[in-house]
Amino acid sequence: MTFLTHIQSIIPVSEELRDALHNITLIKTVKKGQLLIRAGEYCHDIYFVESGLLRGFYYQEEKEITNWFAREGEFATSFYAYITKATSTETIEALEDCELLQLPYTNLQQLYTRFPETERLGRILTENYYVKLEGRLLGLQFTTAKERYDNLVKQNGPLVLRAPLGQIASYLGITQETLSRIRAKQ
Amino acid sequence: MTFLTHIQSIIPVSEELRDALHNITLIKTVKKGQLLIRAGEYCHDIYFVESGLLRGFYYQEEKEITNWFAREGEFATSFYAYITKATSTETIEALEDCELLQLPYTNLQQLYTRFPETERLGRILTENYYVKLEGRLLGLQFTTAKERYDNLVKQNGPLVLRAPLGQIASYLGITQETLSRIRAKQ
DNA sequence: GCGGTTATTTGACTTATATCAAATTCCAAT
DNA sequence: ATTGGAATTTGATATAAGTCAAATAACCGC
Repeated sequence: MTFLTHIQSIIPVSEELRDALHNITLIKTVKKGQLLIRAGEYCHDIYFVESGLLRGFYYQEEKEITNWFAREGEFATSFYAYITKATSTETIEALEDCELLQLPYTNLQQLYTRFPETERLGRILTENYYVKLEGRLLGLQFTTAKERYDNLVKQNGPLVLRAPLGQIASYLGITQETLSRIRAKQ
Repeated sequence: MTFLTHIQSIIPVSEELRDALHNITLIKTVKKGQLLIRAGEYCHDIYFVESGLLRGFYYQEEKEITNWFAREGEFATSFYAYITKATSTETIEALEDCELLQLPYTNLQQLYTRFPETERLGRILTENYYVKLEGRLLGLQFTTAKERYDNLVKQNGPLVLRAPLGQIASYLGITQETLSRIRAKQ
């Protein structure tokens, strides 16, 4: 799924807008293990994942807590830091070699001004992410660790094979020992 | 905090836009205990709370789970249902007598089209709600029941006095017995 | 392929919070 | 003020998941 296809599924893209989108984005390739943003830095960019897998995590008393995964066709950024212009508490790491499109903040703001229809794009993307997040919150609050894992597998099957156990466990809000035991019982 | 003041703190409001905002919103007063949307219905409106207190909740095995509270100066809707046009799983209830501004979906869509700068408004409001929700998710995942309650009191002090214990407990993801015990220890 | 690091599994024990049940307090309508 | 029902508190017990520690297993660079 390319960037343009993804955008076109949300708003109509004119010739002009297509050129603009092309001009304001940068192609970025990163190797497995590389960091895109470190905790404490400012977050100037949104990334669109063309291929590969990223994760966002932060430190909670020495431990890494994975906050999200982003696969092909998804956007990734330290959302809070990007929106509020505060320093990021998150670190973003490539879990695999990735091909990314980088969308710098100032370019995006110019895009919003020059093509007001892209405000809609921003709004709809944010709405979609909100709805997803809300679903996750409810799951966290009212399902057992096993149910959460089963749901993740159902919705995100292959992801489970691509990311290490400890990262998936912290994403689900459980320890890796607990996740290991859940897996052991089939 | 009036609706207009709130909007003006986010985007500049022209004479024209102000009139439009006035024309597309309806004043609605509801009495304590009244329901604005029931689970299973479609959600056609966003409400802005001029005064009073609302909550959104849904049923989880016979029990009511409070999903959010909305006070003066905040927006309220069954977000998922409003965005996706699916039927709502949430019920919205007035916890106090309320004065609301009602913003019907079709009117809002027309506003977006007629005043493209309002797309920015929609985007920014959604972004803000996303950031809030993310904070809540992290809290839920990595703090104890007591810490979550203390944070709620810190951030939302008076709310705690306005809503009944059971509703606050389910919002925090704990049972009312646990919340009662937390309160008992100061 | 070998050695060393890192990730995962397994075990024993602890703890926060849930559950079920009963007692008490609060409050609104008469 | 009195009363009945709801909300809250308190108590006893159960349980899911955490913690700490050690044993395996998987992976990576040489």
